[in-house]
Amino acid sequence: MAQGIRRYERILDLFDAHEPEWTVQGMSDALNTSSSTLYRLIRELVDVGMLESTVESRYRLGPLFIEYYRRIRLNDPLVRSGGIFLKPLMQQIPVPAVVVLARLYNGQVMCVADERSPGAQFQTSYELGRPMPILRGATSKAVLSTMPPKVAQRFLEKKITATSAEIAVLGMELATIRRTGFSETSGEVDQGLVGIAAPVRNTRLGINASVSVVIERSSLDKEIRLMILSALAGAAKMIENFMRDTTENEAAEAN
Amino acid sequence: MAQGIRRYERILDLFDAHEPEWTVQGMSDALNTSSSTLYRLIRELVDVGMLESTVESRYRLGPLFIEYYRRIRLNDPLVRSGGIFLKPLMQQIPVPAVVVLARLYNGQVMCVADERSPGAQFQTSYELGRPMPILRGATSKAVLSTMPPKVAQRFLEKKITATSAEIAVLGMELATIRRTGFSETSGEVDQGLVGIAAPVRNTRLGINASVSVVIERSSLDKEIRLMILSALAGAAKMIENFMRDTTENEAAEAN
DNA sequence: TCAAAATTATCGATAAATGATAAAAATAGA
DNA sequence: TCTATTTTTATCATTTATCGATAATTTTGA
Repeated sequence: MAQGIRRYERILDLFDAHEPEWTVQGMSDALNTSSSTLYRLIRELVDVGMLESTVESRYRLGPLFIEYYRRIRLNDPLVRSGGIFLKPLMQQIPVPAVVVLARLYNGQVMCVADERSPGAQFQTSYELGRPMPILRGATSKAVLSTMPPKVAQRFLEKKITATSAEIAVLGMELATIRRTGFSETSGEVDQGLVGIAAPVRNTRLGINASVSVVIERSSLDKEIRLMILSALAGAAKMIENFMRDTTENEAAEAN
Repeated sequence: MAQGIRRYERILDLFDAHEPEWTVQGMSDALNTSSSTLYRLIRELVDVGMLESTVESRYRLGPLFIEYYRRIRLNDPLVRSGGIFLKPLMQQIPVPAVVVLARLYNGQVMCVADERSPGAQFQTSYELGRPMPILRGATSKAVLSTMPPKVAQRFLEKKITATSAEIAVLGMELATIRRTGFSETSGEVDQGLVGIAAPVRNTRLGINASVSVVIERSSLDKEIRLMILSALAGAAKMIENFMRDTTENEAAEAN
């Protein structure tokens, strides 16, 4: 049926936030695969640490993902720059804020690093590691704006199957983001919250990303907005420079 | 050569903290596998997000691991309890401290959640997601102490290939930990640092873990130690209760 | 623009995956 | 503790995928 790594991916995909535990019988039903085969695949996944068995013949995700998350944090240029520059950015915002570094992933936009100011009580949807729709929100739009217009259009048509009306409206919006250097939306993702985002890109690395600030709408006024825009522009620049520099150094080392 | 998921694991394993980028040629040399085959496997890994390609025909780990780390944080009973109980534990320690929740993983001990008090400047080896040796340090020994003596002995002989002298000494130490309920070591892992750990277990879930406090040796005195022991005992209890309760509830829901 | 390098496609021989069934092990209940 | 039930592993013939050499194509860098 499925082949290659898809056999394993199908299994792992079942274990999402809503269904964290599965029995072999349940997987067999969900995947239309004999439990004979599943037992073999599951054993392999358990052996490498991607799954682990628990009581009552249930399985859940295994600790390997924590180990590999560390490897990403230590090595990925975008995630590393988040660890360095997000906290200073957060500290420049004079109101309670969540700052987010997000990137294109699988036709969606996913936060790969974040920072929350101590006073920020509100919940935000762009949580670390959570894929989000690409058509809504300043964070996502700023990511889209990093693609060349034609590439973005083809991407939206093929991967997102957006309607031509949506694409036309969005195209104008993206042009504005490219011109002004930032994107701002209010209540598009979370009610009562405002997102302000700046594009982050590295064509050499093929990185399409954005850095953004999320605050409560009631905190926002003209002065605050100017401070946020200035801080964002600086952070985006720093992150781009950091990625360029570190990867150039690494490439040099590897030679 | 390799079969099943091992084909993919061999590739991913190359991307550790020290060698975050690989070329196909490099992988071909390291794994003794034709680049024809590797290109196919790599493409599959890229498609699911476990790898991604970057400039100059290099590959690095992909963002899937961030997505699955989130799933673990949301669902794994041990990691979740860390998110809840580690901060209060840290706040009970009157000196700069790092608190660590660690578990058995692949014959080693790995931190799966941690918390650092604002004043703690020192570096600790038990970083989130980093496998550590099982024979040294209070954190590891407390984990070992959660296994029944005979199981621990067989485990040490087979998986760790420890010498019989090591096992004998360790056996006494583990007996003491089981009796007193905690483990303390000084400088065994990081020079100048002291680790104090309490066992955490859940036989139903097959969880062997520990919760520990790491402080500078110079911070430690009798009074501080008593406070730490008391806080640790409470935290360990809370974590065990939480895991028992949440998994019982989930099992009930699933029926 | 062009040469070199990287990546993908092709394909026959080989090796592995599948799933039905049986055997074994683990678990829960009396 | 013993037993019945469920879960997990092992076996095996058939089907299917994988391997790697080679060729074709695409991308990259000068």
